[in-house]
Amino acid sequence: MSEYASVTPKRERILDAAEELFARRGYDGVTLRQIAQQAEVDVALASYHFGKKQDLFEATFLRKAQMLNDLRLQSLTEIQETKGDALTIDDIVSAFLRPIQKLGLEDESGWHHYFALVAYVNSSSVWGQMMMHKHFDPLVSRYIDAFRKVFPEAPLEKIHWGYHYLSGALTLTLAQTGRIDRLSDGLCQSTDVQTAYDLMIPFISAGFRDICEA
Amino acid sequence: MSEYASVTPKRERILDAAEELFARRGYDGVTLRQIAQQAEVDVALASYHFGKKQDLFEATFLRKAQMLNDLRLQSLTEIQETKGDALTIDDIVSAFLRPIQKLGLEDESGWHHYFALVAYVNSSSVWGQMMMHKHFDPLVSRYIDAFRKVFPEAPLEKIHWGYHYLSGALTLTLAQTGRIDRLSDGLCQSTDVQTAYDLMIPFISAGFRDICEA
DNA sequence: CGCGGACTTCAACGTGTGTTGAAATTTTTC
DNA sequence: GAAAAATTTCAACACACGTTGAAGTCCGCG
Repeated sequence: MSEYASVTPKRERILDAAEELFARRGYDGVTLRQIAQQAEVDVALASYHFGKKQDLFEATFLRKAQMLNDLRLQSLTEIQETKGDALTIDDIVSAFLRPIQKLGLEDESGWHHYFALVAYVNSSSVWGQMMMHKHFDPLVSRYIDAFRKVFPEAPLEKIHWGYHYLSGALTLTLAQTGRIDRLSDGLCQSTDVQTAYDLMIPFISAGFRDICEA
Repeated sequence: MSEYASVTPKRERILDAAEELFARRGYDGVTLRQIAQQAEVDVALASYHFGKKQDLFEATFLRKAQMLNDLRLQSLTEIQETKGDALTIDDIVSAFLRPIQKLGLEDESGWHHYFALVAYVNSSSVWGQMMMHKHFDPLVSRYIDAFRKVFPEAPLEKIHWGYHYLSGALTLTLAQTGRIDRLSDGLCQSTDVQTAYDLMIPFISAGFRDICEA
């Protein structure tokens, strides 16, 4: 930790701290002083680098958004090129989720908190409207198009609702609230990324098939 | 509005205001003064009736929790008695969602905000753990049991994850963030409760069948 | 009417907030 | 190595927060 503190630039350390705290307690549940303390940095430095608190929040959200989008886009085009016209709904859902699963598995500290932040933003009326629309919807539209190709007969409305359910299931998974742990009395774990996504892919795909076919 | 203010007891008015504001902006995003202002009441009155801010939040959450639980339980036992051993997964999911759909349809102002509050609590790491477990999990366990009867061969783990996806899809729907409106360019609407649940039932049921059957 | 208890207001408290401008320090540039 | 620029600290600001205790008001019961 002292190693980390001395090596990582302070600007980055602020973003790391902000990411974790905003994800856990939400925008209003965190003070700049708490962020500064966790980053081992003076309070005023956050304002120097990022301006207002809102701007810090947006910067935190944006830092990894593009990277995630790129991975997901790459994941989609890859499977599209490989499978061509034989593309199935499972392929698309899988492409959508795999990057998150992979990042969530390989590196506990790096992306874990960011995913919870995305979950927070996505289910917030305040931030969700603006930030998700601006920074994620372009990519999501690509996936919507892919869905349409798999179900050319289905009304677009149904595809959108299907994605909505997928988004909801994913969001709650990303949030890792620990509720499934309690409810299942320890049988299932929020942190069990592998199982969460392995089951989610067939579950959601079957849902799509059911409402979009015939 | 002036009618409302003069007729409804102030204690209830505080809860109404708290429900709406907490649902929209979260616990930390709302001040007691904002709640008091919306309720057309003095700030100190909230403390007089409910004590600390946390207690007001909990009181707001609890006010309608029992009624919702009762409706959902009734909905389940009703279908169980009607259908007996012929019970299907669609029946259970339907029983779980119908009360919410019905309440959401018939009265815009009464339950609408409360559902968003439940969504907030459910996706919050801070409140979700404690309050959902304490006040909703007993009922949910009844539904889990019902799911098990429909899929006696399925490992319990899969049923729990299935419910988790259902819970996620439902939560995002309850939150009514307006994202689907933007993403679909107005084709779908967050407030379209009818469609949201009519499609959700077959979607989720198909998901369950896929991962829980053989 | 008048007493007692519940309800409501008022004013104020200590505390912590985001933000800022100037000073101090480090890093870069020539 | 001095000058300039970027970074970091320090101290403080004005303001809003949750909460409280005392004063005031309402209302039913005798």
